[in-house]
Amino acid sequence: MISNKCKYAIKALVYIAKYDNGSKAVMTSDIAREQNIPRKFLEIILRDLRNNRILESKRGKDGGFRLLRPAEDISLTEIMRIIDGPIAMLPCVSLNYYRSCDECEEESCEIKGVFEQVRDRTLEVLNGKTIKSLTL
Amino acid sequence: MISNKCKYAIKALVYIAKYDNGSKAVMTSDIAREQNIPRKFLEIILRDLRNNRILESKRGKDGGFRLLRPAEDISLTEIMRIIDGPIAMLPCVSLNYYRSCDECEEESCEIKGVFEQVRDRTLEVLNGKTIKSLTL
DNA sequence: AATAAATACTATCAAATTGATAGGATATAT
DNA sequence: ATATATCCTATCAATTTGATAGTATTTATT
Repeated sequence: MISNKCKYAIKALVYIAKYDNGSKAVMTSDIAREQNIPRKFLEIILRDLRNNRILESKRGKDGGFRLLRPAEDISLTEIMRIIDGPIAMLPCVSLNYYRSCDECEEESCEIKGVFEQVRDRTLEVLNGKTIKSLTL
Repeated sequence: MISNKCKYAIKALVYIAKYDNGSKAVMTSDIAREQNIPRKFLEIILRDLRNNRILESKRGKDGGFRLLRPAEDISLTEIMRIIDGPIAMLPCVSLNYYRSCDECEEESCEIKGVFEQVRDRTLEVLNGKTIKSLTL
């Protein structure tokens, strides 16, 4: 399962992509209201996305958030990795968050292969999806 | 990520499938030693698998565990669902642990479709794998 | 300069989950 | 009887999850 936080992040980005018309930035409170996301929690998430160079923010009146890149250049995997960390089901098959398992030698691990396959099939789907493709 | 508990469960079952020769049941302590799994933690896991009718146990001297069914009839998905619960990435696309999301109407959810695809690709891999196929 | 309105930041928190450990009860083969 | 295995209950520390509260800072407008 992905976390609520990650689900909120994706939905917020899709909302921003949809309503960022160039003139006005998208406000936290609008996203929170429209997408039923707790506002203060959403603040943390959006700040997190800004710190990871997905969003830019503008403070003060008429402030809000904008995508830092075109929506078609933001993949779902990138967001999921920022918010939740590894996508793989085992640390030892993670491409971006690799860790070896303490208890086993990888060469002789019986289950590593299966979870590599799961990882590859999963990434085939997720790598193809962008914030843009979700707004359509 | 699957939990350590789930990883241990799968490895233990593969070990049991490999060393259950019909005459002697497989002991917790042997599995724990050979697979580097904390023994007391493994006890809980094996009891859990027994309560879910994956294993049968024999107490006392020469006791231990055996598969209740042939290894080729125990799928990876079944074990993962027993130990970790849902396999899907969103509650609203889970086949066995469905829950609706509080914050959105499913009909208009922008992200549900993607995670249905991930679920299907994941299950394509996992449904085909059994404890037997992992011992080979 | 004052004000309203937005994000930024820090701190905190409760509940659930994870990953175990400890110790005694019970069953069984010898 | 005894040794040895599972069974059961309780407990625990650390981490993660999902948030909330309150204040500081920035900015547009009047």
